Amino acid sequence: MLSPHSPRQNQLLAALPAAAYERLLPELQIAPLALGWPVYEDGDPLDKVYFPTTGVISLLHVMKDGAPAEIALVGNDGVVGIAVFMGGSNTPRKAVVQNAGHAYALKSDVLRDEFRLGGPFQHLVLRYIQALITQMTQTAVCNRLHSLEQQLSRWLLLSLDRLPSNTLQMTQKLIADMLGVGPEGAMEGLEKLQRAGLIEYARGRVVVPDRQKLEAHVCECYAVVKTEFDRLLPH
Amino acid sequence: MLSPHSPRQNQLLAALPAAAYERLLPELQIAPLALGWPVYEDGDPLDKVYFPTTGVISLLHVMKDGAPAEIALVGNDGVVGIAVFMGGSNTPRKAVVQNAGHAYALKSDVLRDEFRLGGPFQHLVLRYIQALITQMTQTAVCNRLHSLEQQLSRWLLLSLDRLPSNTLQMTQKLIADMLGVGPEGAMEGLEKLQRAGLIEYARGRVVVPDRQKLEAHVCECYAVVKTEFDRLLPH
DNA sequence: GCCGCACTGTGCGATACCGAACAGACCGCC
DNA sequence: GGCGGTCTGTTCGGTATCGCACAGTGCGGC
Repeated sequence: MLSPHSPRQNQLLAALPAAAYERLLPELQIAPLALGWPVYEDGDPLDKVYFPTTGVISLLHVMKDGAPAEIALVGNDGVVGIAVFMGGSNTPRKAVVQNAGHAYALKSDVLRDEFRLGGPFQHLVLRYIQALITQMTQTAVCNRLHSLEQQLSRWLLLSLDRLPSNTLQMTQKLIADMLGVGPEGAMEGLEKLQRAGLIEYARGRVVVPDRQKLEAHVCECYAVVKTEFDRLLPH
Repeated sequence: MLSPHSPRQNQLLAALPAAAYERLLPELQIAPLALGWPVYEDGDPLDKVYFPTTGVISLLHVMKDGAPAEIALVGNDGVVGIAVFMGGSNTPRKAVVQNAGHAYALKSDVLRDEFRLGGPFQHLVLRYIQALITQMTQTAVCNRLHSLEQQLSRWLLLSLDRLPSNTLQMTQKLIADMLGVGPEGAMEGLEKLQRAGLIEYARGRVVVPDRQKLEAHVCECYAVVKTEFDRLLPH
């Protein structure tokens, strides 16, 4: 498919006033996001940042023993590589493509310069970071207080929000890694949702026939995150 | 005790170059942090931010049913109210004094103006926020992957890092709330650490006789957070 | 001094979750 | 077409944690 990609498909870039956008446009390079591609590994230098237009990138932490757990999801609502703005030149975390698509890449120093202008771009990015912080903290709280089934529901909805269809192409192992459990744990959660008629799952494919039913079933953490994104970020 | 308080006891303020410090100094007002004082409630307008010099403030999230869980700890290493920099004028989270002490309060708009200058203060605060993000994400990961006992150990060490003594004055209920468990859960964790000879607990008092022994027992999450703070923030 | 109340410590049954082991399905390579 | 490896789905027992119920303790108000 020869899709008409545009940087404006990314909400942060879309919200930029013309002047700033014109400055960045020549530097933006489209980059394919292949499923499973590790955008950043632990400790990598951050030479580029990525503004997804389609597809989803997961921010996660990998323990020394190899056990992973997801921290946040980034889609066309945000940008991957925020540490660039913050003064760290590398990332202590990992970012991996969780759902294939495309992104616009930008050299870190170009972006850092734009950020330091202190204009609307900085303003926008800071608001995004605050929304991202909410997502992270809510992940922490949800991990602590809620059942696996609820966390899975939240995660499915957050993923769906960043994708055009109601079908998620994802293996059992991917889900397990994101939730920070074994394959059996993921399976158990999927089964429960399946039995409740909220999803249809088969071999690496999750279909959510009725979003609203799933939203009614999820814990409040999902709404907290969504509300905060809506509040802080323009559409 | 008539202690000689100085804003420089806060590491962020201490790291400011003279020019910026002189600008802020006349605006800083000392504020006592009484144990349990809710610095911010959910949704409060952020009219002031607080730079602790002594004492510890907990950032936490309270669910609709009242169940709380801690997200991060702030001591003299940081500042409470970062949403001010980010563009949100209120906070979706709660902040409460977890260990009594003092802080310097500053009007939000003064701080926002200083931040917008884009100088060393902005630079410093952004690095702090990145460190804080690490603490939050590590809380998320630890909540997901590690045992209550390990989380308690991590939390005790993070608290100790922000206090001068090796004794923590804290009730069972406070610990339970921070960890997001019931009183029995907190008790169980304390007992285990006690049996292992790592702490001495009695009626609202936790003594850590040998930090190193506790550090050897804690999960890697503690070191990740500490390393990141050391890397990003000057001493 | 008396009493109420919030905090502290204990016990136990129910359950969600973990961990390892195993069988079947799909895919690529030869 | 045969073969091996990876991914998928299932089973089962052990265990950490939860949820609830109850007794002891200290501190306040009256």
